[in-house]
Amino acid sequence: MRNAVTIGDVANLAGVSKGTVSLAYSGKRPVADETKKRVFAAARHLKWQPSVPARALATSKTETIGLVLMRDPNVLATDAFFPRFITGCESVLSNHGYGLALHVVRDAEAEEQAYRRLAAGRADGVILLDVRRNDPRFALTNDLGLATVALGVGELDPFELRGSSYVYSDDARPTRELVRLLIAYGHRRLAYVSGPLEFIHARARRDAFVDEAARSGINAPLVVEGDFTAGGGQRSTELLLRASDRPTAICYSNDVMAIAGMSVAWQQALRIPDDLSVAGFDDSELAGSLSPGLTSVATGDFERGVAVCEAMLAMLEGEEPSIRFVDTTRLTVRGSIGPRGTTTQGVQ
Amino acid sequence: MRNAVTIGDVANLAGVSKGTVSLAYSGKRPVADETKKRVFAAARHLKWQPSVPARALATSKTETIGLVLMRDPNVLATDAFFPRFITGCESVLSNHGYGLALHVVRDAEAEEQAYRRLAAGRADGVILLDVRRNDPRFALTNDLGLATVALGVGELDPFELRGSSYVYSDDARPTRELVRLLIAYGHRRLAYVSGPLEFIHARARRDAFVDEAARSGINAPLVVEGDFTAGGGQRSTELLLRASDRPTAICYSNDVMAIAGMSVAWQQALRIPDDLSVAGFDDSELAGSLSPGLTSVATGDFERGVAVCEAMLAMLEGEEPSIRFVDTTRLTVRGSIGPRGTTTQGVQ
DNA sequence: CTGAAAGCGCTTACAG
DNA sequence: CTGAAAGCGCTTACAG
Repeated sequence: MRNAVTIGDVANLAGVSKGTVSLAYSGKRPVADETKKRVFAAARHLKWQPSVPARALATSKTETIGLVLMRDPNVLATDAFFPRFITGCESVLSNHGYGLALHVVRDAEAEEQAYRRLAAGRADGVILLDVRRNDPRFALTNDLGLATVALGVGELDPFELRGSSYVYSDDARPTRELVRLLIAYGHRRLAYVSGPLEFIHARARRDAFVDEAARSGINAPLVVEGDFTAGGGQRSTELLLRASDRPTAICYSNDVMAIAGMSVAWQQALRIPDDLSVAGFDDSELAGSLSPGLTSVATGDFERGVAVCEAMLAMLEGEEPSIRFVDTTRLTVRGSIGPRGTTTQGVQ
Repeated sequence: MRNAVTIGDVANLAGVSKGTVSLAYSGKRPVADETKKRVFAAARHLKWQPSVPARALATSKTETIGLVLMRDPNVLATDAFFPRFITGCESVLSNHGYGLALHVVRDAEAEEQAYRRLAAGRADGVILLDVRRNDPRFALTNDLGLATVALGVGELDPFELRGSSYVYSDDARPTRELVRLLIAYGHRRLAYVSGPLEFIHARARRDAFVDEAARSGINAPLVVEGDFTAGGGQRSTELLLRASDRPTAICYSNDVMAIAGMSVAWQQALRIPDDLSVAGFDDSELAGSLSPGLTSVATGDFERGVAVCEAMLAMLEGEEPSIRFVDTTRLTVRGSIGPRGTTTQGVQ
């Protein structure tokens, strides 16, 4: 940071007061066109950029949004969500001159610390991901005076939000679609590898899967609680394929587990989808380019980032907190699922 | 942002001047132990946190590091590098009270804009990734007065750095190791799928591969320029497997391409590694949990993040720019490579 | 339509 | 060892 040229330099060169320079840009008071021109010309000539800290001090606005991630870095690394989501955020933030302050923390203590730092003049608002029931972060960020927007899956008791905005999508619909499709393909022995059930979205996906299967009148699916990691997907798949009445289709709560599962099937010389249908969730870039392609659910991460940041900017402009449903999840069917048993089954 | 309690409140409660509160914390001048205690007690009681913008304005230091990423969001999404690297950065930055300002941009114009914004009081320094030869960013960030640390692969002409620090690792060594191992396994027809050759690291990996093969006296490997995407890996693999003298081992410049390639092999009923050995680069979380595991090169992203931020903090404390080699790349051998042709070959 | 001045919350020479 | 005051670079009532 070294901002040699200040608003005073611009004012001098343009022959006006500092206040006029400020007003020429903000438009909060009329400034003569002629004066404006001189100001802008001077600013351009000097390559003046207003000092962010000085503005922040004067206005109590940092024009920065904070994002605190508490995740195992390795899980974070395999999750396509973040980069896409952040890109969506940026697409709206950068248009409004906002910045993004990122913190990756490992435990709850560091997480709270991060929010406190953000509140001390590093950010005007924060985005909350991976919302849980009775999430203590709502009370914290509210206390700290941070505008907050939470991203979640499914509806949430408005009381829990404590003045936060909430943007949510629906993971259940595409999951139900997938179940119906598999059943239409003749599958009767389904299995599901979920994410950690402490996550609301992991639970929502599993519940939708199990419920839709029940509705369709087939046997209850085998359900294993996974952990969103490749290792978990691998182990769960080995377990499921060892079952006496082996499933003919396995669905996973994310693509990473699904891909690890596919490799187990291949290694056991099972053909996909002939011997085993497989589906994931996330629609990672790999999904579309595997052979066969992995059926998955695109979650519209970019669009969700956009929606969250739009909600955020609205709050920062004084609007009331809002609750918005974004319809961004889409089942994308690819070659990894197909009719049951077109060829031999049970090659071990 | 809303920091109700200020240094003045603390000073009043402790019965001292604002200056003394400041000095009690910074230690830039001796403060009586007794006084210090009163100050700290008052601050704790009021939950005072110094205002970041106010400090920034007074000291011309933001205690924030900027990171600008220019990448296709989808490629970004499949790259395990960023989350790991950022976590490494955070592990040193958070210990020093520093924040990280992130910008994801789509083109060179937005990139320059992002650096200018960072220089206007949003950051003290910036990290440069994906360094290229004659990279214009060195001149830009230097002009803007931003401390700069670049992360790269292989040595770089110090002249290009223009006062930046440089942290680099060596992708060639593990690549050479891999070639030697494959040759020891009896492979003679090797293939390589590179990344886009405009990237220095993509070129370094390919060159090492080709050179080591030549040194070993085997036929020149088939080389295809890939693009780091799964789709590219898939297409390149289909191409290579169609060749008349099909390779018995294919190495890829990243794991995503390798995994897409593995799926092509499986679909063609080739066994890995019996019919085809495969290796990637990155050591993504999937690599270790595929069946068989994907041989890959761990790049030590976390450690590189640490090294970069240590170099950054050193510069910001007034040290001269430095050039540091970090020895973080490691070949991790797993089941995806093995002796040539233990079973039948050429099943089509 | 414009200027002079106060104020945002810190840090840091300057005096004592 | 401590205080009073200036200054960082903006914005914004207050006057005119």
